[in-house]
Amino acid sequence: MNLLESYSAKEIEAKWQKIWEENAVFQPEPDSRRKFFLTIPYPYLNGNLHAGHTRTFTIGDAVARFKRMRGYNVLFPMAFHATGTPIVGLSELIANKDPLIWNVYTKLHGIPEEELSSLNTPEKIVHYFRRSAKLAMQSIGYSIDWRREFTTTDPAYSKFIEWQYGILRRLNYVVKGSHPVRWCPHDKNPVEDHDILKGEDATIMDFALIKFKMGDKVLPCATLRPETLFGVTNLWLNPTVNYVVARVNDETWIVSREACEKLTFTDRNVSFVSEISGAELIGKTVTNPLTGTEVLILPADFVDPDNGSGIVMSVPAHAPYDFLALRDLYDKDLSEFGITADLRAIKFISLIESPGYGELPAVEAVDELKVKDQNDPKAEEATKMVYRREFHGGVLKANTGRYAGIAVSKIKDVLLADLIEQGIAEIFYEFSETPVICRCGTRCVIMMVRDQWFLEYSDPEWKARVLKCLSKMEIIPEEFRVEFENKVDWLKDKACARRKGLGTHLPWDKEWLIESLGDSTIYMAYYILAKYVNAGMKIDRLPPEFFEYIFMNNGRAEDVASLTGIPQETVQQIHDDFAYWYPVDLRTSGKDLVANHLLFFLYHHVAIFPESLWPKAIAVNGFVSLEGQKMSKSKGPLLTLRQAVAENGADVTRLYILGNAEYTQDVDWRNDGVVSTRGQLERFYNLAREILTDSSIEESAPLSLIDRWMLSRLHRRIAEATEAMENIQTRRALQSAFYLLYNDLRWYQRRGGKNQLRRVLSAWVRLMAPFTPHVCEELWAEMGEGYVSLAEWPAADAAFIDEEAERAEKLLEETLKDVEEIVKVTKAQPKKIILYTTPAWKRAVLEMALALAKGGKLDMGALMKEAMASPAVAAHKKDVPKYAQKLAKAAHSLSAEALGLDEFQTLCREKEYLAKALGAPVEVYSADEPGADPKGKSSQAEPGRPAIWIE
RNA sequence: GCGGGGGUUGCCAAGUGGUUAAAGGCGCAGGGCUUAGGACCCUGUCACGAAGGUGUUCGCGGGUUCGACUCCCGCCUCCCGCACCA
Repeated sequence: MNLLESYSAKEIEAKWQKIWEENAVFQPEPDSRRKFFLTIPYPYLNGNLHAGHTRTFTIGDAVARFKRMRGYNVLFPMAFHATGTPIVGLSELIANKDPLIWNVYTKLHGIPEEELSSLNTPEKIVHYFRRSAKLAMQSIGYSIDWRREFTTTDPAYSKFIEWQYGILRRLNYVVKGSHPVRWCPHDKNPVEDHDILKGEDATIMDFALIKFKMGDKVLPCATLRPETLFGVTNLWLNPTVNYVVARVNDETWIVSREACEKLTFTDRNVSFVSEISGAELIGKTVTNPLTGTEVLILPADFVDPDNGSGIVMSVPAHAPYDFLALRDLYDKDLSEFGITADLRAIKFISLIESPGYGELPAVEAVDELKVKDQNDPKAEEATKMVYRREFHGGVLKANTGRYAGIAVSKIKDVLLADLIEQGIAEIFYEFSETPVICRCGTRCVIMMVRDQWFLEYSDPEWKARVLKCLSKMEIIPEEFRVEFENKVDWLKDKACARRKGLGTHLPWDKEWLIESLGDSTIYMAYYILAKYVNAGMKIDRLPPEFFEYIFMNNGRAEDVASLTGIPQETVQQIHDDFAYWYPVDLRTSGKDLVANHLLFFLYHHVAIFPESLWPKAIAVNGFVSLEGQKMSKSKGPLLTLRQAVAENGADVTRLYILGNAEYTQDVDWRNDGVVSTRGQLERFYNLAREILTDSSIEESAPLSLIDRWMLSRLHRRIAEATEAMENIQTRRALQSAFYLLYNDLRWYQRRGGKNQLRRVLSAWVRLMAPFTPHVCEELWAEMGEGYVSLAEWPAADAAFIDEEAERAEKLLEETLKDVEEIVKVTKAQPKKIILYTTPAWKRAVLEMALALAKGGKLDMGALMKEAMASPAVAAHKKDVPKYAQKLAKAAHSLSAEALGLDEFQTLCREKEYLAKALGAPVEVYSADEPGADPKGKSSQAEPGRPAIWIE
């Protein structure tokens, strides 16, 4: 016996991690077994692994270990992600000793100051965190094949990415275009979420910029409701605002100064011509470019020069502000603007029919909310109300010509496209809320990035292939399938190249770096190669032909060998390895990657590989919070993997994180919970040790009832745990394999069971091995052959399911509970307990009732008739109706369970146990022949429920 | 706003039409282990109850059903994603 007297995580875990590594236990090669290729998105190297990573990776490791024990040849590799901008940014901040970063990395990530200050280049950061992450993963005992480790900045990986993008280009999936981004004019860079000081919720909205004409000049109006162009009665300008005349492309525009400034960031050529005051323009007329109508320009205070173009088109029938501003002018003297006409003569144009509103929704909304004028804050509320109701329920009226009858919610994109085609409108981007301020304090604008490379994810044919792939995949949990489908639908073209950061250059346009999500899509294939690269394979020449042969089976090994200088047999072997291991059988990931990485993963696979190599399954899991608080890498709280393992041990960390939540629920990491988990694992170890040291166990002794019961429960637990793990439900698996089985064992021991303990333990240790591999390995060394990590997963054998034994134990347990309840309620001190098991006639009636019951109904009359026909039953005709009625009432839940057991014999046999448990002598009679029955209690006996008399 | 997921007994959390007052864990209480124990074992933990019972519960309000935590409708409420960023 080499087991430590008390459980020591440190000793056990270090020992087995060393043994696994030294003996290459998790380094698979192709063989005749079924293969299982499991991957997890590699972590990004801008910090230490934290509890969130721990969860995703531990689920993956548990599945890998489970599948391995199920007889699969399992490949579980890992790599590291370093391309993109954050690491470059981080190195600059560290080099500058940025106080915030300093604090985060010393306090939250636990990096000593001297070490941190040395991380002043991207390369050093990558090196440091790569090492740190690998140590962390080893310290928690992941069964990773480390021969395949790589980093996305490795030269060979770059060749692989170049090859991939070459294909995508050839397939016309990479195209040039422009797109709007949040932009800081000071930094001259796109602004990312974490770089925003204020306005982080602002989104980029696309307005229609409608070009009203005034002679050869254009007065553009920005609107989110282009359909209302049919109902424009006038324009609004703010007389106090400064407007400018500017050349925009080939036209002359009049817009607010602020709008002109914004236009310079778009993809238009803008040059300032002159200033012009709002007052100068008011009173003039412009032409509605769609309807040709002449409308007057009027003054309004609500017009914000910083919103849109600073010119607003007025649709008083449907826009409360427009109605209010117009009404505000009714009795004003506008002669200073040269306006003498009676504005009451302006006729409102109604163009949207919506339920609950009449002709003029804006007027109704203003009345309903009692909005005073255009400066009343309630005007905003009225606007939102009308907009929402018209958007969701509105339909365009006859005066919108060919758009008549179309729902408002469907019209915007169509109409905008039409207007753009006719040269009447353009798109103008605006933040949904202002201001948006960059971390440097500068106000952000929307910049049109030109000549940008895009992955054309909007391509309908490409989408269709992704959807097809999805339809054939297993999505775990299944509820997430619709989420994936929606996101495919929603996905637009994605900019796939950047100017800054680490990464691979676009092979055909070297100014650009491939964006880092775009280089992380089919790298699972690269794991096959990485083993050879790490072993020193020559990589100075890796032309597309090389990858074509390995991954697409195009070409010949000998040609590739001579092209690359790599030995032909190596080329052949890599090729064969790939053919063996691909496709990916399962990718497990945090739910944060659904709408980006996992989607791209599918997109690129279906673009590049034939259908037979498309991924088979994706499993998604939730996050980890700390004591109810959301974790944050940059703000805290943060728990790193190494910290968790150092404080609690690998197995406890694994057990806690796998056992506390399922699927997309979050795990809440709570110290008191972790402490009690440690206690539970110690208990497991102690019990196992006790069993292993118990020399009185006779394994070959004939099976007693309780032995049979124990084996029956064991095989139920095995079946439950197996099914749960097949569905990647670690929590449910642990409930069965750990907690419930433990309770079963307690009952078994309490009932005097012993001889099957070792047999149960053997299964138990194997059931627990995917979850707590170190302690299981330690225990297995005392009881089994080889590594438990490679042992056979226990098989659930239906032959061990023993209904009779389980029923007997259930009867015993319930009888005990009933007696105890009576004792408790009566507060009696029992001197003697008498049990009467059911009379035979009640069993007979129950049997008849079971046969007669249909669809939850039981005909009482029919039952009585049949019962009385039986002489044995008829002998008790006084008592039969009462019992029959009871059965009829419970017709829907009648069960045959109680009939499968000789209750009298069972209770007689357990008399002693009952007496001991209840602290009083127990007598057992059948109600058919009651011995002592002072109060006639025996008449209450029913199948499954003995009558009880306590003296 | 759009899309997705939730609201269960002190806490965490199972549970998709009847075997559910509702698994399991934690916490708490009582008892045992007869030196102690934050170790271990047993029992209890919605309320009431001197015979195994009864009553009231699963966000709120309706509905379907012999029967609903479970199905349908409406409402309230919480969390997540909405991008060019890993």
